Amino acid sequence: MKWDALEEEPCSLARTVAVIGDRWSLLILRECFLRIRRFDDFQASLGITRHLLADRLKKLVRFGVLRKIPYQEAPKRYEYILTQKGLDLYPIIMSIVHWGNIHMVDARGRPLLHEHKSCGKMFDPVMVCSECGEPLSAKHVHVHPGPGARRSSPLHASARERTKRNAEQG
Amino acid sequence: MKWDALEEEPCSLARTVAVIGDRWSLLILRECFLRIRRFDDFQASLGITRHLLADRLKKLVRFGVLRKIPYQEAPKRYEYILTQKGLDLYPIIMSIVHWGNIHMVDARGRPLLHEHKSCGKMFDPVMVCSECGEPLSAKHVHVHPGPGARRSSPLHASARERTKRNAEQG
DNA sequence: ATTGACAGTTCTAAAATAGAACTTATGGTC
DNA sequence: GACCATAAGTTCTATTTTAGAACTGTCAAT
Repeated sequence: MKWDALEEEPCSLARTVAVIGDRWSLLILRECFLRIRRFDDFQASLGITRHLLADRLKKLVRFGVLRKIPYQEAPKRYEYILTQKGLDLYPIIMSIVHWGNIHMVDARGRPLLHEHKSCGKMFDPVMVCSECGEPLSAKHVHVHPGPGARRSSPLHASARERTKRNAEQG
Repeated sequence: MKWDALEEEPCSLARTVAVIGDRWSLLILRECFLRIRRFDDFQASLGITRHLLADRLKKLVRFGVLRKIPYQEAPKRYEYILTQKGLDLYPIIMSIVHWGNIHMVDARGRPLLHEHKSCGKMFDPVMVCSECGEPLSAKHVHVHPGPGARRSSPLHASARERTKRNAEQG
């Protein structure tokens, strides 16, 4: 599979993965949410090679997740800030952090705690249903093909059925 | 950076990224949540090479996200099912899908719709504060070092400050 | 004129991935 | 009994990506 192909997939997960589905992009975004904005600061805090950093920043700008804003003339310098599209990645980042907090911390405990300024308390993120407000779990969710589904999509027919069908069709 | 090093980072995001932060792992997990369980089914529905699929499944089993369950003897065959740790990835998967639904769909619309069986409605996932129940946004959250924070962590001091400090220390 | 900050680009070596063929074990068919 | 299919991998070579380090260009301050 070529990675450009991912963007074209009729699957919202695949298309998002095309944008953020590599290790460095997610780490760069972590830094963005921690208010890092400049090339050398990303490089110093992540230890990423300058080559890859330039590449990933370019990709995130191309996808509209980051915007390049000049912060000085002569010599012209830019910083990278999150667009609204980028800020909207916050639930992804937080759910990743939360899973790590629950399943990957060592004996010392969590590296970071999160305070909700609105209510003043330390919190964990909880994913709920937009309609009834109840917490979500996989087994209470049923998927339906939407308007953008492809016919006979791998997402709606099991691979086993498809394999069989393909065999029948020659 | 070696990828094993990510698991050791005092950062819940980095440690989670070590488990699921590559494109194929996320796509494999999508299939798991769509009830795919067997090697050839994963391979057929994703188009991943068998080599990589074997590698990724092994990794996900090693991290306790999937479990290998025998479904027949002679010849011995296994299927891969999500553990509780794996099921707990659901909010990550859903937030990724939701971001794609909002920012990456083409004119045809969403490939998938989600129905909440508990309330019977089509829904979107919403991330809320565990304490007050309000929807979360990055700007209303403040981070604090937790017990597992490293001293002078890159997560709590800006890269700029660290660069300066390192320079001072020689 | 030299040094340092900043934001990259360029280079080679090492690692990961793609793509296809091969292996092992078993059951069913001609 | 030879042949084919199913299933879950493994092995092989070629291509692509990443790591690591050095280099470039612009300007300010010493």
